[in-house]
Amino acid sequence: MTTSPNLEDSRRRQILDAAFSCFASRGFSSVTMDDIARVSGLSKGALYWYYKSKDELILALCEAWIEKNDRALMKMAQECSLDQLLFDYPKYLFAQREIAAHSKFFFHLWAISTENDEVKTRVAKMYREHNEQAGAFVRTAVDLAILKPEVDPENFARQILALFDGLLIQWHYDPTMDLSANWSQSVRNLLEGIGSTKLQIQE
Amino acid sequence: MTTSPNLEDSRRRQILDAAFSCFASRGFSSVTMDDIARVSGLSKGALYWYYKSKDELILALCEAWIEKNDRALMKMAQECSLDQLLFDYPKYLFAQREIAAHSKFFFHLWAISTENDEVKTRVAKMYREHNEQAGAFVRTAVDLAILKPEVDPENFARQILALFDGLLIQWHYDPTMDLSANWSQSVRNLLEGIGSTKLQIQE
Amino acid sequence: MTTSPNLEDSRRRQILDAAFSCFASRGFSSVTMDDIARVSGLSKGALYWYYKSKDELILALCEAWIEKNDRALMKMAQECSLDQLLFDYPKYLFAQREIAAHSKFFFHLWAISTENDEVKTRVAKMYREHNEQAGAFVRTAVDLAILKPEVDPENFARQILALFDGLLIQWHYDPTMDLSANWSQSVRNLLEGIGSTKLQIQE
Amino acid sequence: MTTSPNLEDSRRRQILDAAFSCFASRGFSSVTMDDIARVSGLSKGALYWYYKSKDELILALCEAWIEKNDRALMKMAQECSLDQLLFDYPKYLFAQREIAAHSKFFFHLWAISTENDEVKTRVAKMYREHNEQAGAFVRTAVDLAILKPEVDPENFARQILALFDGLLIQWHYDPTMDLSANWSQSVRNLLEGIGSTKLQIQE
DNA sequence: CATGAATGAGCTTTCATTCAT
DNA sequence: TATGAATGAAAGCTCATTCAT
Repeated sequence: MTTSPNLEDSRRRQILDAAFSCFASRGFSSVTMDDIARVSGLSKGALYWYYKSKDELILALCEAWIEKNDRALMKMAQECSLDQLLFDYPKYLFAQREIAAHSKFFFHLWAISTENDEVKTRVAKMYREHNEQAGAFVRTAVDLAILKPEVDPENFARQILALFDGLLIQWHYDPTMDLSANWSQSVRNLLEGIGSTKLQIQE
Repeated sequence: MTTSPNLEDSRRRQILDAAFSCFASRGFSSVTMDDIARVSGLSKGALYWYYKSKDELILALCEAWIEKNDRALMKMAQECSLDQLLFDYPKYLFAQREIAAHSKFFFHLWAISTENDEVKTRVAKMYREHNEQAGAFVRTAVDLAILKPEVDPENFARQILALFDGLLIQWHYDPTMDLSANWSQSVRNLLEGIGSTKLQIQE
Repeated sequence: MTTSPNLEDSRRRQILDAAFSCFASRGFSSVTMDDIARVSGLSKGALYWYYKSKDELILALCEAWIEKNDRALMKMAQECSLDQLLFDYPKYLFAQREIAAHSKFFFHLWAISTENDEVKTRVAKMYREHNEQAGAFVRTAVDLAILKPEVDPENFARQILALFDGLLIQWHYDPTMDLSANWSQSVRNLLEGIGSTKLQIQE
Repeated sequence: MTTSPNLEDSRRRQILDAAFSCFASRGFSSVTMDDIARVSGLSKGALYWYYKSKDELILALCEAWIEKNDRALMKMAQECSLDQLLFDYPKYLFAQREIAAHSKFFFHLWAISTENDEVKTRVAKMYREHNEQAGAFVRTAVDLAILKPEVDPENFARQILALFDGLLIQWHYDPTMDLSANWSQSVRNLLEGIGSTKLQIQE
């Protein structure tokens, strides 16, 4: 006599939501299963009913979080122009008020990747896919002659994704900065170039 | 007749070295004082003779690590041309074989900053100073007409520092990439601009 | 359906019983939580499930012990004549074979009161109440002209309670003495006076 | 080449003074050898030069403290009249401002006697001697017909010593009480008797 | 399915004691 | 003699995990 499949789904979501809220603010190892149980409103036993261990819960949360972001990105890619995509990437990815939680979660994700191989593999896959996707966009833009023909798609994809992560870090340590404005300006710099004509560039 | 004043220094260095080696590879909360004792070749009691608590040890390590990097940066700033500074920043900062340890340590530093306010404050100070220093360089370069006059020094400083952190992350998840080459190309992109003349840039 | 509400009570009693048995014989700081766990038949974790810390357990034990004694005293006060109350106080308070444990526990209670303010406050309250209760008895006895009209109830209450504690100490260092007999004789001395008519008493 | 015997004595006194000051206020097990070293102005190594262990230091302190009190008592016995002895015992024993420290030290002495047999034996000896000495006084007073002939010297000695300890306890929990006044009144009660002529005393 | 009491390995920290200097 | 750095056993406490109900 199995329960309706929806209960299980909703329970799992309930747990993952609580887990995200806890882990994002205090890190994977500082948060206890008791914390998650309390926040989720379930008992510790229930957590172990749906997830065999803390590690499994962590992995499931990371996967769910990555997939949700991926879906957001895909939607964005279908709905937005290349311009919007380039200039408003962070704006679309996280609602403004969620940036704090998500940037912290990123930090914990990077940190735990040094210890937990399953998580590292999953996150590596995410970066690989993002790089590929961004690379494809760049190739299209080059083909359309929007970008210079000599642009290396793979390198540029990396640069733009690195910029995003790096600005999250900058923002974490100085929340007075305007993340979106900084992003847009950085993208503009990149497109137009900041070197004067006088500059002899190293080869 | 007390022990040579250098003994204390050398013991502290011995402990911090062991601590760095442990923390960098496994994170602040996963590493135990026993681990550090074992690696340092001292007893647990000795650790507590020099540092009152694990938190104090962590903070001391973060400070020492930041200061060491700062010294390396300062030396580089004095010895290198603007060109070298821009294009070879990562190469100078860490010896190639140390990148792995240092990038992991960065991850743990970001992560622990979400929980430990003293560390966060210290790291925030580091970023502030780096931003200011980079900003000053940019202003000089603008004055020398090496960079376009409309370049915003603060924004660009952020962009370049963000790029560095972001590429460390990229490299962590794909160690096959050539970090130095990627950095140089990214800097070149930024200086020359990647947009074709056809491109209408958003304002 | 939660566990029977009595389980918690019975577990707490189980722990407090073990704690009393340990603390009474070896003092608060010499006894470890492991000791109490072993004696109670529970695990250390279970102790911490019911009491948040060793200090909390100590305070709870002191309170429970005081309250139990108070109940015994109240029962005695209702059931006994003034005579019995006066002459057989120790006999009623502790069963003969329990004197050793209880007198030791008293010693540890006094000692810990010099370090632990919460315990000191609780014990001070106990003494205040005992003094008041004994004082009330004395006033009644004076009113009934059983005691001389010039007797100061508060002072006499203190004297009789001090006698009890003091004799416990005497007995601890010389268990061959007959505590009950000594108590009765002391009370008799006090009632009849031991000074000869020749004695000129200081004013 | 031994040091002057006076240095050793003065060092030992220095250590015991520091130890008393520490132990009296915080109890034997809460005080660390570091505490005593700090307060004495000596190093931990010096402590262990003069006393082989913490237990040995504790025992030496107890012995020294008891002997000092005994000398004070003996002096008092030689210099004072029976009256003064009876009525002003506490006043002579400790200077008023020292009562707090000494009463606390008593508490710790009783407490540690439950765990440390050497200390217990030493304190038991003290009580035995005090009882004997007080008993001798009482016998004299009976012979002089100052006290009633039926007074049992041993019992009365115990009663008076118990009163002293007991009142110290009372005072600890209510420092507003006037210890000396309470003592004198208690002695007066005991000499004159507090029972009215109506009272039929149990046999 | 769900609960929460119970477990116990493992953590940080303390401290009596030792010993090279 | 005296110092204080170093040791390591043992303490209080935490928390992932289990399991009877």
